[in-house]
Amino acid sequence: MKKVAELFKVLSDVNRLRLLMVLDRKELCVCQLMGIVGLSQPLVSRNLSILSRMGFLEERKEGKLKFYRIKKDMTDEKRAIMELLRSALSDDDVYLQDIEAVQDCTEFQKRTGRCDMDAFREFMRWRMEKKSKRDTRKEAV
Amino acid sequence: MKKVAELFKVLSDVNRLRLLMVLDRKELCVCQLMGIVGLSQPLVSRNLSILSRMGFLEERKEGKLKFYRIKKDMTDEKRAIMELLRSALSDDDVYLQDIEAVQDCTEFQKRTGRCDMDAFREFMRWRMEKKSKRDTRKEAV
DNA sequence: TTTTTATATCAACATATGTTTATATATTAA
DNA sequence: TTAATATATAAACATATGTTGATATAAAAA
Repeated sequence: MKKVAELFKVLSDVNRLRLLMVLDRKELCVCQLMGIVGLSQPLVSRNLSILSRMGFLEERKEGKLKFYRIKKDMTDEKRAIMELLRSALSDDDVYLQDIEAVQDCTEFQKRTGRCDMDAFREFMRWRMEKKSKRDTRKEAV
Repeated sequence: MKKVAELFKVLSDVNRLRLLMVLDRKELCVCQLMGIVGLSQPLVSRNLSILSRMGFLEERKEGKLKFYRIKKDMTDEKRAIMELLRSALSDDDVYLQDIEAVQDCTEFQKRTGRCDMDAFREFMRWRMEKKSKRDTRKEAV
């Protein structure tokens, strides 16, 4: 019973839900995740380790970078929770924004070929620009 | 996203999970629940109101007694969670003990015809006796 | 009415949790 | 080797949460 309660406690934090759902789209490293969800490095790192410890994620190291992804062989219980989250959040504002950020991050990386802390800061600026461009286009209509 | 996190937060407490699963067996009033889960009246009351506010329970008043039961028309989301809980806890020690206590409570009530705070105290004593009898029988084997 | 009783709520306290800043670890490059 | 960098962890702080004991409310009985 206690284990089930702890499982739910891990899922009771918005930042962890965001990271989990973003990783549900694709494998990402810590600095990419920072750029996508816009949280501090220690906060991202801490919540990833909590999700990982609970058995939602698996980790992979590649040089200095550490990649996280959804665990392949999850418990049936956890798989059911993932399904639940996908359907409950499919039209959630925060979720949709985060998913768009994943797309942007992928494009940004293809374009620049960089994956480091400075790149993430530039990525944030790039996103802001893209957003303001879209907003002015909308205003023109 | 925040609402989903709050939903999980409600389920991240062992006492609330116990009350929810006990009520999944049958409708019960606050004093019966006190006897079954062995928690203080304010604690039972508070957690019932939290579960109720989140949309898991519905309430019914009968004189001085207040009965709680699983809500009939739950969200699909919550129905899925209930299914998850049933399967995750089906062989859980605390759950099985609680379910046995529900049975005992029903029998006790049939026998005594009482449902009040004193009855619950006697019920606790009755359960202890029953348990010690079973234990001595086991020792004899 | 007053008294009793079941439930709800409040105040106080202790513990747990999320967040930030600073620091440690580990890997690569110089 | 040292310097730089990505990630992890620790200390400190504020906030949130669970729990208890006391009290309020509401219904029934005397």
